[in-house]
Amino acid sequence: MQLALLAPTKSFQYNTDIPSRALTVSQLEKCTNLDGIKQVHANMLKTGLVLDPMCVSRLLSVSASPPTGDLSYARSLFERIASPNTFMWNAMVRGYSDCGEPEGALILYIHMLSDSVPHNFHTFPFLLKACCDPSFIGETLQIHNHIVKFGFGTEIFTVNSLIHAYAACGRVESARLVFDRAPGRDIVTWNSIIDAYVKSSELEMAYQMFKEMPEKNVVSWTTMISGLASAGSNREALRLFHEMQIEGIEPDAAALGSTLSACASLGAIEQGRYIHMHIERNKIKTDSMLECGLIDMYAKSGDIEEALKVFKKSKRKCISVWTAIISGLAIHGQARDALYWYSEMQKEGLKPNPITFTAILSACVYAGLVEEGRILFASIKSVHGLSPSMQHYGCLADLLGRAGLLQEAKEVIDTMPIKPNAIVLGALLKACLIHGNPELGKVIGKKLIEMDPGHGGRYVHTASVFGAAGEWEEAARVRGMMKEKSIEKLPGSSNITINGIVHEFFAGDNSHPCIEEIHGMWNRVSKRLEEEEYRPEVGNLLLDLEDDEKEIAISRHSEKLAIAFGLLRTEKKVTLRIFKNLRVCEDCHTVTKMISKIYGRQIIMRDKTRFHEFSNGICSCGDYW
DNA sequence: ATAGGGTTAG
Repeated sequence: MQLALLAPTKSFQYNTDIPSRALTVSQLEKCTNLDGIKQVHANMLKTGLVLDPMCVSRLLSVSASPPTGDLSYARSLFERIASPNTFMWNAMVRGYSDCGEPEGALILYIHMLSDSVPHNFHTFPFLLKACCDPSFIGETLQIHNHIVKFGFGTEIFTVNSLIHAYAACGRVESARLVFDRAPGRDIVTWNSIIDAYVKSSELEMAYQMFKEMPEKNVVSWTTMISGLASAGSNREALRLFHEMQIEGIEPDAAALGSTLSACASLGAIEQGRYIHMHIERNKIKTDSMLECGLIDMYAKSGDIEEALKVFKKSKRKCISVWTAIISGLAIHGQARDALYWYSEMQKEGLKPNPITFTAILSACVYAGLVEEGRILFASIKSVHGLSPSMQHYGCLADLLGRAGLLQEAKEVIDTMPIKPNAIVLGALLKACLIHGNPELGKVIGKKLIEMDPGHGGRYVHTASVFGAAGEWEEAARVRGMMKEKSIEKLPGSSNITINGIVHEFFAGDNSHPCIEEIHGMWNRVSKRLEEEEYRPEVGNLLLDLEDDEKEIAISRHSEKLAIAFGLLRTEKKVTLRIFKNLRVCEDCHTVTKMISKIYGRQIIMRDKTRFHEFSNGICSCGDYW
């Protein structure tokens, strides 16, 4: 049945129906699901309002908007309208854009053109939203042409959307050109160009524009904060969050979420707790993104119990919230709990996504659950019908490599359908070192240096592999290559926060103002360790040094300096929290276990990949890392 | 109507 919606019959009287019309519109706006929409639609059929363009427009717009609506329902409605007006076309274009069907939006636009439907101010913003991917650069350029041709080149919403679309297509220069030529700029124009620079990793330009803009709102600040956090400038991000509050801008969920991610990277639990308090005090509505941020922050800051509290309190947990707690449990070595929640998640009817697989696989990697890991890897395809990604193959190879199954790990890498990247090979190289397979290690090491010639760690590990094989000349040659190209190894560093002040130590670093006191403390610790039959494990240390020099070098590892400082400056029984940027070495691990027993201290150490919780002489990792 | 946030193998 075709409804002649734009030609109301004479019996339909607008004037007397205005109240019911307003009621219908407000009912539509209150709909929370498709059933609600269908009920209002049914009423419209009864009252005749289904012939009213205004009501139909609203009906269409609500039906086409996720998450309440349903695009196919909207589509069937739309197809029954004899000649839809611009608003209705726009609503459909927006629906396709918002539902992640950009092609649908573009096809609709082409039909709109061939039907000679006039554009209005809303058309291009909706349409450009569909072009936010580098693969749509061609369409974006053509739409830009249309914008000029149809006279929307000076319309600010359209211009802003165009800047955003160019940025999302990876064309920051084009975005800038549109920005420079814009006849007027509002706060959105500025925020869009800042985001364009952030997304193309030009943080300095982004910051320059941020400083230049005449007025900033919470979006401007959040764009900058999240940009800094994703570039690894986490301290700067926190500084900006602080500045924003001084400026009197109230942070909303997005601002808090971005800041939490900076806290998580730093392990800045005090600031993280402050944000959590701020959320509760100001009754900021937590969405799943914010919950994810809180869980991640607590987990990465060493407080997995608090992360679990947030997780359990979360209502209607989406897949990301489950994934966040699984990956949190993984880095704490609590693989059994991770597996438990992974199965609970599926009982609730949620399907794991590729990130969930990475999280649950890494839980198996850190705990050495080889069989469970193999089964989970196989399930990606057999149960979930998805193809494993580089991350998943990497996890599998790492799982096998760490467990000493080096040949199997190599087979995974040799036969995987994706070309392995440096991260995957790096994990295997490390496994060769730990499990003493210099033959395989040498091959992998050489390959890695070719792939990643600017990465100091690749040379260091490769030289170590040669050293472990007794090929000292080759080891020296690799180190020579590194020197020749003046490639620096990332220096090991550890930090500890005492009374809110972060103290950072580097290996062999003497710059701390209390360094003599720290060395004195370490000498006393060493004596106690020797009484317990400790001997430094210098065997793995492949420096060109005599054994006693090696002992001094190893005793100056950054985590040891941080622990000595922590013992000096905190009360007995206070837990020491150390953050290290690299994987902890064998000797430091042994020593920390002993210190936890001798001094009766709990020591929590976050290394590059996971947590070690030392207490009474044992570590939560079970000496497997 | 247009702009900002989270979970990912080392």
